[in-house]
Amino acid sequence: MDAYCAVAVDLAAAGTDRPFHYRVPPALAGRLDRGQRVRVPFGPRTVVGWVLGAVDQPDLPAAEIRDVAAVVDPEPLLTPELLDLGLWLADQYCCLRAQALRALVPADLRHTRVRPLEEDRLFPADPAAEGPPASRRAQVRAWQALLEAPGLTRTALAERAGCGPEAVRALLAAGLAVARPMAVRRDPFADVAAALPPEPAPASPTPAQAEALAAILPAVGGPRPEAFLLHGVTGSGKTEVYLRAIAATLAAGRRAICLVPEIALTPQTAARFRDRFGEGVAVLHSGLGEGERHDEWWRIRRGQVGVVVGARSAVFAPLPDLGLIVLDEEHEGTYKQEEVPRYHAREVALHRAAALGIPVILGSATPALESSAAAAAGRLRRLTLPARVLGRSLPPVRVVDMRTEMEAGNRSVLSRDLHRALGERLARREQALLFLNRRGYATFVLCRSCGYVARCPRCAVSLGYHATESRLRCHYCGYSRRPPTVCPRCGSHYIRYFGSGTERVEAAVREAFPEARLLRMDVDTTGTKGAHARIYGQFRRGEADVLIGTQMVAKGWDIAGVTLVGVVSADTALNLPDFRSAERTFQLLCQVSGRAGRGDLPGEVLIQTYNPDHPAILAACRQDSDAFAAAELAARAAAGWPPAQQLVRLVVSGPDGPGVAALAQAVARGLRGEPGVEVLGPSEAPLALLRGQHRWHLALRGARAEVLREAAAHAQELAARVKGKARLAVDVDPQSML
DNA sequence: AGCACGCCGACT
DNA sequence: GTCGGCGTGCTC
Repeated sequence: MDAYCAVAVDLAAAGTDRPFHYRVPPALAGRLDRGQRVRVPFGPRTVVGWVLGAVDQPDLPAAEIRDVAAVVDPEPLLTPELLDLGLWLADQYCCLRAQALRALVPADLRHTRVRPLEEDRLFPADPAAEGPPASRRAQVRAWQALLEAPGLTRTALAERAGCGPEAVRALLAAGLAVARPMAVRRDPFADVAAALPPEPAPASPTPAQAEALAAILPAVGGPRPEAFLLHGVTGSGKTEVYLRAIAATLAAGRRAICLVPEIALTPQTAARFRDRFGEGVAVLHSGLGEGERHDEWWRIRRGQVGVVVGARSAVFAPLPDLGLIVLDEEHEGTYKQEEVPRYHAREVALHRAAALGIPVILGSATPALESSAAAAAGRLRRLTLPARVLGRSLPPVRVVDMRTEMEAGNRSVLSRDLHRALGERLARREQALLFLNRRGYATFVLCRSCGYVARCPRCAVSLGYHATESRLRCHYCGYSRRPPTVCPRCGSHYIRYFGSGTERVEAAVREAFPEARLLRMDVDTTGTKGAHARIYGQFRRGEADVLIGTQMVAKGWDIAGVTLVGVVSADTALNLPDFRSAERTFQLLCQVSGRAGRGDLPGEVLIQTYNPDHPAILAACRQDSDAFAAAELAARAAAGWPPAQQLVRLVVSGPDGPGVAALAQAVARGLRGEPGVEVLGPSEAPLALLRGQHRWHLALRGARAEVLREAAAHAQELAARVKGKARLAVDVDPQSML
């Protein structure tokens, strides 16, 4: 009796998105596990595939079944647990199995073998040898160091011996020392950790932290795992709760994942984990080089680390004996992957934990409405940290009505109140943080004579002006050009710059306070590797008085010297055509407000806006996320938006506008009338042109996600039958409607 | 995804 | 008369 197995071929095509059966040749008998990669004959060629499992009875006559050709990885990349997670992903997010499985393994681990980094380690050629002549003092010290600590690198040996590199070279030249190349682990932390000040020793938990831990710790390794929502105001010490829960997980002989929104933006979080757990921490994020990622991934896969800290994709970390998943800042939009597979790391974490029977902790000062609703429904157990540590209070938040500034004739981006508050900080040598979620100098360039606006030729957006490089730039595709001096349409010279970005705020502060030391942090100033940590370090060490930045300054920062936070404009995020704009604005304002007054000095927050009565802004002033959640949940339910209803978004895009519109309309027609599915649209997407692709979208709305997913799958089949260059993308649980 | 097989225009 | 365009069909 032959043995057979089912294989998912690693081809991203709809036609091959089903299991294929193969015979397991005797040479491979017993060597194939679920999740293992194999090479299989497929038509005229050989392809890679994933073993899905054993099959008793193939679905074709035995004569038509071909043999598995070979095993690709002697050490399987995926465990059966992760294989199942990948299959769930494909199902949940309406993508091909090959696409989902690829997402579980970094690309560079799938293809070329990365050769391990090798470094020469020095050893004494003969420990009993006499050593160098006593007159060569430096060489003698190097020889002593070599005997005491064999196996160091050239530089480490020179450092230990207190000699220069030439003494070490002399030992090698004399044949006293030998160099042997040895594999080393690339340490992605080496540079970051050095740039940061040491973290304070862990304090004993506050009563609120202790209460939260009393609920969490029994679930760690216990028989009744739970999903927790840790709702703690900014500065209330959520990280300390995570660290202790992880320590308990390790003590129980299991391992943990801690997800952070974007690790490059929160170097201090990762550093804190390193301080607490040392070498047992692996870090995964997009900034890793190919070799670094390779080494970290295999350390994790082999169980050589206890804790993985990483961004979104770290939710797939192949840790054996996983015992806990933590999601910090669980409301963050960065947890949604915007390419296929379009998964949400929070949902993946909840599913993976449930499948493994382990606890999850979702932490936030401003929980996502989905999480608030889940807590209200009892699917998450809510734990609260209502106050800041060390008895520090939340800073008072005040709204500045920019309409009255206008009336008073103040046309600056700084209101009189913010100007005064900045002046006070400078006089007292305290620090200020100015936040604006727009980069560049101006957001659009307009001819005041004929109304011409400089637009991106490939995207339906206006071009922003960047003064530092003196160019117009598209913030979606990167297109750039020289700014016009004469209107290209009417020839007039009335070219003016409107809308303020961080560069203009920087210029305004410089003009108002020429003596102030300024730093700016946005995509434009953090392009080079390590720039983010450098600017953060400079500001934290007090080498600047004012830091002006975009969202990247809003999250997680803990700088004791900051006593003023100014939100230059709360309106930019508020007026986006997206049902989450109020929630986003509230969360952003709370997060950035939380940066003030974290040290011994009290803080103050000023929010400039043209909508001083908007509920999101009023709630942010009171930092009252429960009240905001209650009001916004009621509004969402009334309007039929998530989390009251489920949503699947379909985006049709392509180079030809009419073809795109036609396919969108055909899909909508095909789905209309399906029970349990309300079809919204189709209509042009708010970003109707992006990178030269015309875009239309429609939304499927209903009470049951699986019904919507079925309709979306139907739409995919329908779109595949329509020939043309237009493509359909399915986004289950979309986080943005642009 | 590839790579076959399969029927219509401009070249030796 | 042939070389070659890429349309659609199949892969255990």
